[in-house]
Amino acid sequence: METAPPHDGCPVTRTLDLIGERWSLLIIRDIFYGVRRFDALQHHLGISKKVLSCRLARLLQGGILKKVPYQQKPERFEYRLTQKGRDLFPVLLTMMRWGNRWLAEKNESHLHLKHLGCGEVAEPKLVCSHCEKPLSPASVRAETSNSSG
Amino acid sequence: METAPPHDGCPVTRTLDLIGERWSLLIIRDIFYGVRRFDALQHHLGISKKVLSCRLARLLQGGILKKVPYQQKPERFEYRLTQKGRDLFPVLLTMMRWGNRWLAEKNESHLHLKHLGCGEVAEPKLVCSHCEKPLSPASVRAETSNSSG
DNA sequence: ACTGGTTAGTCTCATAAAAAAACTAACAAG
DNA sequence: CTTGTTAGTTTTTTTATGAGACTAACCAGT
Repeated sequence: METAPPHDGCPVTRTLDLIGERWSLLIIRDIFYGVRRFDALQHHLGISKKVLSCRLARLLQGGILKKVPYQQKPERFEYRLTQKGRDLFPVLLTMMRWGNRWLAEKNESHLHLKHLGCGEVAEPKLVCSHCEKPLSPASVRAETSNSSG
Repeated sequence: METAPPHDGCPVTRTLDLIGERWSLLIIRDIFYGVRRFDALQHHLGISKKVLSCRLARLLQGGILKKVPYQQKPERFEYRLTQKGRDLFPVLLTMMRWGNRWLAEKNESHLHLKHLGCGEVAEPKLVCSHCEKPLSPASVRAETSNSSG
């Protein structure tokens, strides 16, 4: 990768505009964990209620979360991931792998993922969906395609 | 994934503590693109100099970037990724894929990656490094291992 | 010697965002 | 009619960000 495509319109820029604020990805991670209610999120994350309510509103508006009622009188609901939100799983997984590889501290408990398919600890690996070979910075070139004008 | 491991010490939390601030990942992306100098970064990103200099200092201190001189008199250097930094490539790739899938706008140019290995547009896919099968939220369970006390 | 240009910042100040904590609201149990 | 639960909003204080002026080391031109 040697030429720099524009910053605006880059899918990474757009992604971070939506989920790049402080706490957003941690909220999404917690919902993957099954922490789905306002109070539970607030306590598990140690986030202020105001910021939590702002972030949830943004993620709802962005189509990443949806509200699902779990009781009436008073009406209460929990936050669930949409398909769009669930599709952020690879982002969290690659961050988790990176954190485990580069930021893990000795003498501390270690969070890892067990792959239920094969029973092993899953080391996520990125491959090309066409040829199934690993993707590295050197093996890939960024290209801009004009889909119309 | 149904139980919630602790927030502190989670590799995602640790990762975001280091690279989760506004601009950090965009700086790293730009350096992948080959934008390596202070001025070039500042102009390409449209970031304030103060914030850029704070972020670069943090990424240097975190071992993600290193300074490499490219001239003397006056001494000038550029910012390069260390191995630790280069290893963030999958994070950017999964974000790029997500942005392309969910945030791309019609009638706009589209940034994609060409895989030089097979010549196709690379759709990055996450697989288990053991069995090579795709990793989904349902096929994986978070587990905490105590590496000592 | 003086002016302007390049690169890489720092400093200052106005505005925006976040943390902490008090307050609201709808209901249920005792 | 008081306490508890859940889901917030409001207010105040602290911190971060953005815009822009300024510094500093050098070079090239006149």
